[in-house]
Amino acid sequence: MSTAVDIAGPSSPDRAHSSAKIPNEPLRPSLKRSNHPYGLSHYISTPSPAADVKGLIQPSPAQQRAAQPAHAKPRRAPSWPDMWESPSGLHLAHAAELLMRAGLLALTPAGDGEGGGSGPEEEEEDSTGCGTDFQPFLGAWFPFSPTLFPLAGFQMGGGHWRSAAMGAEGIEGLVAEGYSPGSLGGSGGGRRKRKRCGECVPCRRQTNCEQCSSCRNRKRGHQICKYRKCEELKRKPGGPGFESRVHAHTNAPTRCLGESGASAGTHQT
DNA sequence: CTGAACGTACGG
DNA sequence: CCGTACGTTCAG
Repeated sequence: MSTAVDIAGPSSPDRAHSSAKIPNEPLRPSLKRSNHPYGLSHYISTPSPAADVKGLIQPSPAQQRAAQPAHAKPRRAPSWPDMWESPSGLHLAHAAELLMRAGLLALTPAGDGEGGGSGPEEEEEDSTGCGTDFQPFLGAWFPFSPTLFPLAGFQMGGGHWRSAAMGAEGIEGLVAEGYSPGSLGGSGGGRRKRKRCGECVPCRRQTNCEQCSSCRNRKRGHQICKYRKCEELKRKPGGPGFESRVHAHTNAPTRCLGESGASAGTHQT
């Protein structure tokens, strides 16, 4: 039925080099067998800016290291170029690099997208030295980098990226597990924590980059690696995309979500 | 608006 | 009890 499947990398060497336990598993059994209807080639359309991009993605890893301050500042540490830290910057950078590689891959479709394993793009991270197992997600990263769409000529079907990272199954899992009434405590009790959907690309990542602000600042920031931050959690409950996804499901506890959003949505103005 | 810091829910 | 990470608040 479904087309090729491959975004999480069939053979992702679970090298969770994170300092601690990382939910390698998709949080949910059904997620493990999550099959993505799109293969890498599906996202790769025009490997053009590959070369140009390469120039941008060379911030000299060594410099980054050297530039690393003694993180003694209590606040605001303008260490190395923020552009490599900011979510957008990160994505852009990585996406750019990936794009480059993607271009190569696109030109030389190895096998059936079965992770290929036929290339130097296995573990050897580079440029930012930040990545770890981005290759497996190669195709899936683009959908999250709006900046990259025009760059690579990507297109989001109907403007909904979810199709890329999560199929109907994913949504189901998301709604069924991550947002179960019990988890959300919909009854306006205390602010319940949402859980990672385990389906989105970030969730599928198994390694912390150890380079992003979140990783470097984990002790104080208490945040998960920016690369691993669940796409769903990034969105505010009740957001536009959120709603769409929920509606896409009949079993979707829209009400719960709505309620949750009502409480959490109230932010300062 | 974005990112950092903090409080604390949550799971082992 | 401890570590991780989500949600909120604050500063730039």
